[in-house]
Amino acid sequence: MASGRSRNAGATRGAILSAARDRFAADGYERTTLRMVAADVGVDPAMVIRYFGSKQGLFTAAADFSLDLPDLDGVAPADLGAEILPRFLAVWDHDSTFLALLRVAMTSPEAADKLRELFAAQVVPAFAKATPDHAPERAALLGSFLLGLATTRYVLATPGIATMPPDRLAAWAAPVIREILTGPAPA
Amino acid sequence: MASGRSRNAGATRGAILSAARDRFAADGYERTTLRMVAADVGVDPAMVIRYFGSKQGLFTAAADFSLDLPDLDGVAPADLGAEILPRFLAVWDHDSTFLALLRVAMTSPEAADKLRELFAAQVVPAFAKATPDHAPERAALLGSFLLGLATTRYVLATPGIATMPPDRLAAWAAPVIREILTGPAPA
DNA sequence: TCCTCAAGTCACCGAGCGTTGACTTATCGA
DNA sequence: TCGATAAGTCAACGCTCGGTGACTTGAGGA
Repeated sequence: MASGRSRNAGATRGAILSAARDRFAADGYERTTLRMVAADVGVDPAMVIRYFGSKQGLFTAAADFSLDLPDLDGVAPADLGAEILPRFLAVWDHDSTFLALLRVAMTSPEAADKLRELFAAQVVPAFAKATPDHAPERAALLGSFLLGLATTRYVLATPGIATMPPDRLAAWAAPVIREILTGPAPA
Repeated sequence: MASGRSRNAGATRGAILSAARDRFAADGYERTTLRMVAADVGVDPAMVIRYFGSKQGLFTAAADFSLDLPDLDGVAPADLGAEILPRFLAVWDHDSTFLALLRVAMTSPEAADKLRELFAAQVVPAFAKATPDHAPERAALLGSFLLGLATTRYVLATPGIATMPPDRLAAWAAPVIREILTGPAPA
Protein backbone atom coordinates (compact mmCIF):
# COMPACT_ATOMS: atom_id res chain seq x y z
CA MET A 1 0.00 0.00 0.00
CA ALA A 2 2.87 2.41 -0.75
CA SER A 3 0.98 5.50 -1.77
CA GLY A 4 4.37 7.15 -1.66
CA ARG A 5 4.19 10.26 -3.75
CA SER A 6 0.45 10.82 -4.13
CA ARG A 7 0.41 13.57 -1.48
CA ASN A 8 -3.24 13.15 -0.60
CA ALA A 9 -3.94 13.59 3.10
CA GLY A 10 -7.15 11.58 3.23
CA ALA A 11 -5.74 8.66 1.29
CA THR A 12 -2.59 8.56 3.42
CA ARG A 13 -4.57 8.69 6.62
CA GLY A 14 -6.75 5.86 5.41
CA ALA A 15 -3.78 3.76 4.34
CA ILE A 16 -2.15 4.22 7.75
CA LEU A 17 -5.39 3.24 9.46
CA SER A 18 -5.73 0.12 7.35
CA ALA A 19 -2.12 -0.93 7.88
CA ALA A 20 -2.48 -0.30 11.60
CA ARG A 21 -5.55 -2.52 11.79
CA ASP A 22 -3.68 -5.37 10.12
CA ARG A 23 -0.67 -4.97 12.38
CA PHE A 24 -2.71 -4.73 15.57
CA ALA A 25 -4.72 -7.76 14.48
CA ALA A 26 -1.62 -9.80 13.68
CA ASP A 27 0.77 -8.74 16.44
CA GLY A 28 -1.21 -7.07 19.22
CA TYR A 29 -0.63 -3.63 20.69
CA GLU A 30 2.87 -3.85 22.17
CA ARG A 31 4.54 -5.68 19.30
CA THR A 32 3.10 -3.23 16.80
CA THR A 33 5.44 -0.28 16.32
CA LEU A 34 4.69 3.00 14.64
CA ARG A 35 7.78 2.45 12.55
CA MET A 36 6.41 -0.80 11.14
CA VAL A 37 3.02 0.69 10.34
CA ALA A 38 4.68 3.63 8.65
CA ALA A 39 6.96 1.31 6.67
CA ASP A 40 3.95 -0.71 5.50
CA VAL A 41 2.47 2.45 4.03
CA GLY A 42 5.80 3.78 2.79
CA VAL A 43 5.72 6.91 4.89
CA ASP A 44 7.70 8.54 7.67
CA PRO A 45 6.76 7.46 11.22
CA ALA A 46 6.13 11.09 12.10
CA MET A 47 3.07 11.03 9.84
CA VAL A 48 1.36 8.56 12.13
CA ILE A 49 1.73 10.96 15.05
CA ARG A 50 0.72 13.86 12.88
CA TYR A 51 -2.60 12.24 11.97
CA PHE A 52 -3.42 10.31 15.14
CA GLY A 53 -1.59 12.11 17.93
CA SER A 54 -0.18 9.05 19.63
CA LYS A 55 0.02 5.28 19.39
CA GLN A 56 -2.99 5.00 21.67
CA GLY A 57 -4.85 7.44 19.42
CA LEU A 58 -4.00 5.30 16.42
CA PHE A 59 -5.39 2.22 18.09
CA THR A 60 -8.51 4.02 19.24
CA ALA A 61 -9.14 5.11 15.66
CA ALA A 62 -8.36 1.65 14.32
CA ALA A 63 -10.71 -0.07 16.77
CA ASP A 64 -13.56 2.39 16.33
CA PHE A 65 -16.38 0.67 14.49
CA SER A 66 -20.09 0.09 14.72
CA LEU A 67 -21.24 -3.44 15.29
CA ASP A 68 -24.23 -3.45 12.93
CA LEU A 69 -25.88 -6.45 14.50
CA PRO A 70 -28.66 -7.83 12.29
CA ASP A 71 -32.19 -7.58 13.60
CA LEU A 72 -33.11 -10.89 15.14
CA ASP A 73 -36.73 -10.09 15.90
CA GLY A 74 -38.42 -12.22 13.30
CA VAL A 75 -36.17 -15.24 13.60
CA ALA A 76 -37.26 -18.28 15.58
CA PRO A 77 -34.77 -19.08 18.37
CA ALA A 78 -34.25 -22.57 16.94
CA ASP A 79 -33.01 -21.12 13.64
CA LEU A 80 -30.75 -18.49 15.19
CA GLY A 81 -27.59 -20.56 14.89
CA ALA A 82 -28.01 -21.07 11.18
CA GLU A 83 -28.78 -17.38 10.79
CA ILE A 84 -25.96 -15.96 12.88
CA LEU A 85 -22.96 -18.16 12.19
CA PRO A 86 -22.33 -17.62 8.46
CA ARG A 87 -22.47 -13.86 8.96
CA PHE A 88 -20.25 -14.08 12.01
CA LEU A 89 -17.57 -16.11 10.24
CA ALA A 90 -17.71 -14.00 7.10
CA VAL A 91 -17.17 -10.78 9.03
CA TRP A 92 -14.16 -12.15 10.89
CA ASP A 93 -12.70 -13.53 7.69
CA HIS A 94 -12.86 -10.26 5.79
CA ASP A 95 -12.35 -7.53 8.35
CA SER A 96 -9.35 -7.45 10.68
CA THR A 97 -10.87 -4.80 12.94
CA PHE A 98 -12.56 -7.24 15.30
CA LEU A 99 -9.50 -9.44 15.47
CA ALA A 100 -7.38 -6.40 16.33
CA LEU A 101 -9.72 -5.39 19.14
CA LEU A 102 -9.93 -8.92 20.51
CA ARG A 103 -6.19 -9.50 20.47
CA VAL A 104 -5.37 -6.18 22.07
CA ALA A 105 -8.13 -6.57 24.67
CA MET A 106 -6.25 -9.57 26.04
CA THR A 107 -3.47 -7.38 27.42
CA SER A 108 -4.80 -3.82 27.41
CA PRO A 109 -7.28 -2.78 30.10
CA GLU A 110 -8.63 0.03 27.92
CA ALA A 111 -9.36 -2.29 25.01
CA ALA A 112 -10.88 -4.82 27.39
CA ASP A 113 -13.15 -2.07 28.69
CA LYS A 114 -14.26 -1.31 25.17
CA LEU A 115 -14.97 -4.96 24.46
CA ARG A 116 -16.90 -5.32 27.71
CA GLU A 117 -18.94 -2.27 26.89
CA LEU A 118 -19.66 -3.65 23.42
CA PHE A 119 -20.83 -6.88 24.98
CA ALA A 120 -23.00 -5.29 27.63
CA ALA A 121 -24.53 -2.59 25.44
CA GLN A 122 -25.11 -4.40 22.18
CA VAL A 123 -24.39 -8.13 22.07
CA VAL A 124 -26.16 -9.26 25.22
CA PRO A 125 -29.37 -7.23 24.66
CA ALA A 126 -29.60 -8.33 21.03
CA PHE A 127 -29.25 -11.98 21.94
CA ALA A 128 -31.39 -11.79 25.07
CA LYS A 129 -34.27 -10.47 22.99
CA ALA A 130 -34.02 -13.60 20.88
CA THR A 131 -34.54 -16.06 23.73
CA PRO A 132 -37.94 -17.24 24.97
CA ASP A 133 -37.31 -16.40 28.63
CA HIS A 134 -34.98 -13.44 28.04
CA ALA A 135 -32.50 -14.89 30.54
CA PRO A 136 -29.32 -12.79 30.38
CA GLU A 137 -27.28 -15.87 31.22
CA ARG A 138 -28.13 -17.34 27.81
CA ALA A 139 -26.93 -14.26 25.98
CA ALA A 140 -23.75 -14.15 28.00
CA LEU A 141 -23.12 -17.83 27.35
CA LEU A 142 -23.71 -17.39 23.62
CA GLY A 143 -21.29 -14.48 23.55
CA SER A 144 -18.77 -16.60 25.37
CA PHE A 145 -19.23 -19.44 22.89
CA LEU A 146 -18.83 -17.20 19.86
CA LEU A 147 -15.80 -15.55 21.38
CA GLY A 148 -14.30 -18.98 22.00
CA LEU A 149 -14.86 -19.87 18.36
CA ALA A 150 -13.23 -16.64 17.20
CA THR A 151 -10.30 -17.16 19.53
CA THR A 152 -9.58 -20.76 18.54
CA ARG A 153 -10.18 -20.13 14.85
CA TYR A 154 -8.57 -16.75 14.23
CA VAL A 155 -6.20 -16.03 17.10
CA LEU A 156 -4.80 -19.41 18.13
CA ALA A 157 -5.63 -21.28 14.91
CA THR A 158 -6.33 -24.51 16.75
CA PRO A 159 -6.26 -27.21 14.05
CA GLY A 160 -9.66 -28.76 14.85
CA ILE A 161 -11.49 -25.44 14.53
CA ALA A 162 -9.36 -23.34 12.19
CA THR A 163 -9.19 -25.93 9.42
CA MET A 164 -12.94 -26.57 9.21
CA PRO A 165 -14.70 -25.03 6.22
CA PRO A 166 -17.10 -22.29 7.32
CA ASP A 167 -20.26 -24.15 6.41
CA ARG A 168 -19.16 -27.29 8.22
CA LEU A 169 -18.25 -25.34 11.35
CA ALA A 170 -21.61 -23.61 11.16
CA ALA A 171 -23.37 -26.97 10.87
CA TRP A 172 -21.62 -28.33 13.96
CA ALA A 173 -22.10 -25.19 16.03
CA ALA A 174 -25.72 -24.44 15.14
CA PRO A 175 -27.28 -27.06 17.48
CA VAL A 176 -25.06 -25.82 20.30
CA ILE A 177 -26.41 -22.32 19.84
CA ARG A 178 -29.94 -23.65 19.85
CA GLU A 179 -29.23 -25.46 23.10
CA ILE A 180 -27.77 -22.33 24.67
CA LEU A 181 -30.78 -20.19 23.71
CA THR A 182 -33.62 -22.64 24.22
CA GLY A 183 -32.27 -25.42 26.47
CA PRO A 184 -33.47 -26.03 30.02
CA ALA A 185 -32.64 -23.42 32.65
CA PRO A 186 -31.17 -24.53 35.99
CA ALA A 187 -33.35 -24.28 39.10
CA MET B 1 7.08 -12.78 48.71
CA ALA B 2 10.09 -10.68 49.73
CA SER B 3 12.50 -13.44 50.75
CA GLY B 4 15.08 -10.72 50.84
CA ARG B 5 17.88 -11.96 53.05
CA SER B 6 17.28 -15.68 53.18
CA ARG B 7 19.99 -16.45 50.59
CA ASN B 8 18.52 -19.76 49.50
CA ALA B 9 18.89 -20.37 45.79
CA GLY B 10 15.99 -22.78 45.40
CA ALA B 11 13.56 -20.60 47.34
CA THR B 12 14.56 -17.49 45.42
CA ARG B 13 14.21 -19.27 42.10
CA GLY B 14 10.78 -20.48 43.11
CA ALA B 15 9.69 -17.05 44.28
CA ILE B 16 10.80 -15.51 40.99
CA LEU B 17 8.93 -18.17 39.06
CA SER B 18 5.77 -17.61 41.05
CA ALA B 19 5.92 -13.83 40.70
CA ALA B 20 6.60 -14.21 36.98
CA ARG B 21 3.52 -16.39 36.54
CA ASP B 22 1.35 -13.80 38.23
CA ARG B 23 2.79 -10.98 36.16
CA PHE B 24 2.53 -12.84 32.86
CA ALA B 25 -1.03 -13.84 33.75
CA ALA B 26 -2.02 -10.29 34.64
CA ASP B 27 -0.14 -8.25 32.04
CA GLY B 28 0.98 -10.55 29.22
CA TYR B 29 4.48 -11.01 27.91
CA GLU B 30 5.45 -7.57 26.61
CA ARG B 31 4.09 -5.53 29.50
CA THR B 32 5.81 -7.76 32.02
CA THR B 33 9.31 -6.48 32.74
CA LEU B 34 12.09 -8.32 34.49
CA ARG B 35 12.49 -5.32 36.74
CA MET B 36 8.89 -5.65 37.93
CA VAL B 37 9.18 -9.36 38.59
CA ALA B 38 12.42 -8.80 40.49
CA ALA B 39 10.84 -6.00 42.51
CA ASP B 40 7.91 -8.25 43.44
CA VAL B 41 10.38 -10.72 44.92
CA GLY B 42 12.63 -8.03 46.40
CA VAL B 43 15.66 -9.00 44.38
CA ASP B 44 17.95 -7.54 41.76
CA PRO B 45 16.84 -7.94 38.12
CA ALA B 46 20.11 -9.65 37.34
CA MET B 47 18.99 -12.63 39.43
CA VAL B 48 16.23 -13.36 36.95
CA ILE B 49 18.75 -13.65 34.14
CA ARG B 50 21.11 -15.63 36.36
CA TYR B 51 18.46 -18.29 37.02
CA PHE B 52 16.53 -18.33 33.75
CA GLY B 53 18.98 -17.06 31.15
CA SER B 54 16.61 -14.64 29.44
CA LYS B 55 13.08 -13.27 29.55
CA GLN B 56 12.00 -15.93 27.07
CA GLY B 57 13.58 -18.57 29.29
CA LEU B 58 11.68 -17.22 32.27
CA PHE B 59 8.41 -17.49 30.42
CA THR B 60 9.19 -20.97 29.15
CA ALA B 61 9.85 -22.09 32.72
CA ALA B 62 6.74 -20.29 33.99
CA ALA B 63 4.49 -21.88 31.37
CA ASP B 64 5.91 -25.37 31.74
CA PHE B 65 3.33 -27.55 33.43
CA SER B 66 1.59 -30.86 33.03
CA LEU B 67 -2.09 -30.83 32.35
CA ASP B 68 -3.16 -33.71 34.62
CA LEU B 69 -6.47 -34.25 32.90
CA PRO B 70 -8.75 -36.49 34.95
CA ASP B 71 -9.57 -39.89 33.51
CA LEU B 72 -12.96 -39.66 31.85
CA ASP B 73 -13.33 -43.33 30.97
CA GLY B 74 -16.00 -44.32 33.48
CA VAL B 75 -18.11 -41.19 33.15
CA ALA B 76 -21.26 -41.20 31.05
CA PRO B 77 -21.12 -38.50 28.33
CA ALA B 78 -24.32 -36.96 29.68
CA ASP B 79 -22.68 -36.33 33.06
CA LEU B 80 -19.42 -34.99 31.69
CA GLY B 81 -20.37 -31.35 32.05
CA ALA B 82 -21.13 -31.70 35.72
CA GLU B 83 -17.90 -33.61 36.19
CA ILE B 84 -15.55 -31.34 34.25
CA LEU B 85 -16.73 -27.84 35.00
CA PRO B 86 -16.15 -27.49 38.75
CA ARG B 87 -12.62 -28.83 38.36
CA PHE B 88 -12.00 -26.57 35.40
CA LEU B 89 -13.15 -23.43 37.20
CA ALA B 90 -11.29 -24.33 40.41
CA VAL B 91 -8.01 -24.79 38.59
CA TRP B 92 -8.28 -21.46 36.80
CA ASP B 93 -9.25 -19.73 40.03
CA HIS B 94 -6.28 -20.98 42.01
CA ASP B 95 -3.44 -21.32 39.53
CA SER B 96 -2.33 -18.45 37.35
CA THR B 97 -0.21 -20.67 35.09
CA PHE B 98 -2.96 -21.40 32.57
CA LEU B 99 -4.05 -17.79 32.48
CA ALA B 100 -0.47 -16.73 31.81
CA LEU B 101 -0.13 -19.15 28.94
CA LEU B 102 -3.48 -18.19 27.46
CA ARG B 103 -2.85 -14.47 27.64
CA VAL B 104 0.62 -14.70 26.18
CA ALA B 105 -0.50 -17.09 23.45
CA MET B 106 -2.70 -14.33 22.06
CA THR B 107 0.32 -12.37 20.88
CA SER B 108 3.28 -14.75 20.93
CA PRO B 109 3.57 -17.38 18.19
CA GLU B 110 5.72 -19.62 20.40
CA ALA B 111 3.18 -19.64 23.20
CA ALA B 112 0.40 -20.19 20.68
CA ASP B 113 2.33 -23.21 19.38
CA LYS B 114 2.54 -24.59 22.86
CA LEU B 115 -1.16 -24.12 23.43
CA ARG B 116 -2.00 -25.73 20.09
CA GLU B 117 0.22 -28.67 20.92
CA LEU B 118 -1.46 -29.02 24.32
CA PHE B 119 -4.84 -29.04 22.61
CA ALA B 120 -3.92 -31.52 19.94
CA ALA B 121 -1.93 -33.91 22.14
CA GLN B 122 -3.98 -33.96 25.32
CA VAL B 123 -7.26 -32.09 25.35
CA VAL B 124 -8.80 -33.32 22.11
CA PRO B 125 -7.91 -37.03 22.61
CA ALA B 126 -9.17 -37.00 26.19
CA PHE B 127 -12.49 -35.46 25.18
CA ALA B 128 -12.85 -37.47 21.97
CA LYS B 129 -12.63 -40.68 23.98
CA ALA B 130 -15.59 -39.50 26.02
CA THR B 131 -17.97 -39.09 23.07
CA PRO B 132 -20.14 -41.89 21.67
CA ASP B 133 -19.01 -41.46 18.06
CA HIS B 134 -15.47 -40.23 18.81
CA ALA B 135 -15.96 -37.36 16.38
CA PRO B 136 -12.94 -35.03 16.73
CA GLU B 137 -15.19 -32.08 15.89
CA ARG B 138 -16.98 -32.52 19.21
CA ALA B 139 -13.74 -32.42 21.18
CA ALA B 140 -12.55 -29.38 19.28
CA LEU B 141 -15.87 -27.64 19.86
CA LEU B 142 -15.78 -28.45 23.56
CA GLY B 143 -12.24 -27.10 23.81
CA SER B 144 -13.38 -23.97 22.03
CA PHE B 145 -16.32 -23.56 24.41
CA LEU B 146 -14.18 -24.00 27.53
CA LEU B 147 -11.60 -21.61 26.17
CA GLY B 148 -14.35 -19.09 25.51
CA LEU B 149 -15.51 -19.43 29.10
CA ALA B 150 -11.97 -18.95 30.42
CA THR B 151 -11.44 -15.93 28.18
CA THR B 152 -14.66 -14.14 29.10
CA ARG B 153 -14.41 -15.02 32.79
CA TYR B 154 -10.71 -14.60 33.56
CA VAL B 155 -9.18 -12.50 30.80
CA LEU B 156 -11.87 -10.08 29.74
CA ALA B 157 -14.05 -10.35 32.84
CA THR B 158 -17.27 -9.92 30.89
CA PRO B 159 -19.90 -9.05 33.53
CA GLY B 160 -22.40 -11.76 32.58
CA ILE B 161 -19.86 -14.55 32.90
CA ALA B 162 -17.30 -13.28 35.39
CA THR B 163 -19.80 -12.36 38.08
CA MET B 164 -21.61 -15.70 38.12
CA PRO B 165 -20.84 -17.94 41.09
CA PRO B 166 -18.96 -21.06 39.97
CA ASP B 167 -21.79 -23.49 40.71
CA ARG B 168 -24.31 -21.37 38.86
CA LEU B 169 -22.05 -21.06 35.82
CA ALA B 170 -21.51 -24.81 35.92
CA ALA B 171 -25.25 -25.41 36.05
CA TRP B 172 -25.86 -23.23 32.99
CA ALA B 173 -22.95 -24.62 31.01
CA ALA B 174 -23.44 -28.32 31.76
CA PRO B 175 -26.32 -28.89 29.30
CA VAL B 176 -24.32 -27.11 26.60
CA ILE B 177 -21.46 -29.52 27.10
CA ARG B 178 -23.86 -32.43 26.92
CA GLU B 179 -25.22 -31.08 23.65
CA ILE B 180 -21.71 -30.68 22.23
CA LEU B 181 -20.70 -34.23 23.12
CA THR B 182 -23.91 -36.11 22.43
CA GLY B 183 -26.02 -33.88 20.19
CA PRO B 184 -26.84 -34.69 16.56
CA ALA B 185 -24.00 -34.68 14.04
CA PRO B 186 -24.44 -32.83 10.72
CA ALA B 187 -24.78 -34.90 7.56
C1' DT C 1 3.95 31.75 -13.73
C1' DC C 2 4.77 31.84 -8.91
C1' DC C 3 3.71 31.97 -4.23
C1' DT C 4 1.52 29.82 -0.43
C1' DC C 5 0.46 26.34 2.58
C1' DA C 6 -0.37 21.73 3.44
C1' DA C 7 2.02 17.15 2.96
C1' DG C 8 5.87 14.76 3.94
C1' DT C 9 10.94 14.14 5.63
C1' DC C 10 14.73 14.27 8.74
C1' DA C 11 17.61 14.24 12.78
C1' DC C 12 17.21 13.77 17.34
C1' DC C 13 15.68 13.36 22.38
C1' DG C 14 14.62 11.00 26.71
C1' DA C 15 13.15 6.89 28.67
C1' DG C 16 12.82 2.12 29.54
C1' DC C 17 14.00 -2.25 28.17
C1' DG C 18 16.90 -6.86 28.35
C1' DT C 19 21.29 -8.13 29.35
C1' DT C 20 26.27 -8.12 31.04
C1' DG C 21 30.36 -8.46 33.91
C1' DA C 22 32.72 -6.96 37.86
C1' DC C 23 32.06 -6.43 42.53
C1' DT C 24 30.34 -7.48 47.54
C1' DT C 25 28.57 -10.41 51.16
C1' DA C 26 26.62 -14.17 53.67
C1' DT C 27 26.99 -19.17 54.43
C1' DC C 28 29.13 -23.39 55.71
C1' DG C 29 32.44 -27.27 55.66
C1' DA C 30 37.35 -28.12 57.16
C1' DT D 1 38.05 -19.67 63.16
C1' DC D 2 38.51 -18.77 58.48
C1' DG D 3 38.74 -18.99 53.68
C1' DA D 4 36.26 -20.86 49.49
C1' DT D 5 32.21 -20.47 47.00
C1' DA D 6 27.72 -19.58 45.93
C1' DA D 7 24.12 -15.83 46.41
C1' DG D 8 23.11 -11.41 45.59
C1' DT D 9 24.16 -6.34 44.23
C1' DC D 10 25.54 -2.57 41.30
C1' DA D 11 26.43 0.36 37.51
C1' DA D 12 26.36 0.48 33.01
C1' DC D 13 25.90 -1.05 27.91
C1' DG D 14 23.44 -0.99 23.54
C1' DC D 15 19.19 -0.84 21.53
C1' DT D 16 14.57 0.39 20.26
C1' DC D 17 10.70 2.72 21.18
C1' DG D 18 7.21 6.78 21.12
C1' DG D 19 7.28 11.39 20.35
C1' DT D 20 9.05 16.45 18.86
C1' DG D 21 10.26 20.33 16.07
C1' DA D 22 12.56 22.36 12.29
C1' DC D 23 13.16 21.68 7.64
C1' DT D 24 11.97 20.48 2.50
C1' DT D 25 8.92 19.64 -1.29
C1' DG D 26 5.16 19.47 -4.23
C1' DA D 27 0.31 20.79 -5.68
C1' DG D 28 -3.01 24.32 -6.93
C1' DG D 29 -5.31 28.92 -6.97
C1' DA D 30 -4.54 33.81 -8.25
